[in-house]
Amino acid sequence: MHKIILYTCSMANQQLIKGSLSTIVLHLLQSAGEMYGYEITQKVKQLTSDEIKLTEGALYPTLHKLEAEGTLTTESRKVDGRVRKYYRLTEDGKKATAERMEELEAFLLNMQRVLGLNIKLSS
Amino acid sequence: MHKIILYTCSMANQQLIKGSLSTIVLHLLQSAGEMYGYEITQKVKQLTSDEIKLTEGALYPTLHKLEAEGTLTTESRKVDGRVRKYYRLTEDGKKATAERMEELEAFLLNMQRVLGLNIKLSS
DNA sequence: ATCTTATGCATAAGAAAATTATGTATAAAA
DNA sequence: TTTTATACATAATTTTCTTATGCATAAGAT
Repeated sequence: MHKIILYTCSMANQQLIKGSLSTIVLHLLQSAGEMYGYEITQKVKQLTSDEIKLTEGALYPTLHKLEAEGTLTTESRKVDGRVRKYYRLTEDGKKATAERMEELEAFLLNMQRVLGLNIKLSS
Repeated sequence: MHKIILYTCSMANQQLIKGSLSTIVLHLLQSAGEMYGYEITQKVKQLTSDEIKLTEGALYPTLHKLEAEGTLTTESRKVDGRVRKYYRLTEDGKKATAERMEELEAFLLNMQRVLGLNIKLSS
């Protein structure tokens, strides 16, 4: 009768991701070649030990926007009776991803300066 | 007649700051003891070589919210004919700041994992 | 057999947080 | 005396995320 849902997350951590979601998506696609939406959510979940959870309500609109911009292309395939929509970087998308990553590194460097943290980036 | 405005900024870098603005503000206040709004904008500008610009439209509502939450207290003083509103952490605010910093470090660690960056934090 | 969970997509309503554009006011510099 | 710098504030809009919901199939549990 009662459905008990446990929210075990790292909370406010979540809001820090604002603004970097698309960069994360682009980077994952660059690494993997192609991925489908659900796969992306699971990958992030796995990489962060459940600490960062991409919600579908945030992910799918982001993917659609990137596709509309010409950054991504899609291809739907039926696997095990279910349709998966695979995303892949376009040539423009590869350039965009490189730019985004540089921006992110610059941002992390600025965070270092502002917060007095000692962050060392390598690769 | 013509006013030429040069936008030299690092653009998208800007949107990465979303979500971490209040953490930045809290950290700066913790370091300095007290600061007024304009001073915060100039400090961030200086620390990041003009790369991150806190707009007043973002900063002031954030300060007001933190004050309403009991995280900050204010004191207005007239200096050189102009009123400055100094902000300072409350006791609760000091705890909140420590928590926020931990969250930020956890976030940076997660970014490392997701993006495959090698970030080393020290202090 | 049937109910739940996992997989997989999508969108709509609402909230949160930023940008952009104003507005007021004083002091200093051009 | 006009512009720039200092110093506060808010309103309208946009962006972006959360929450809620919907549909559908497969697999596992009861």
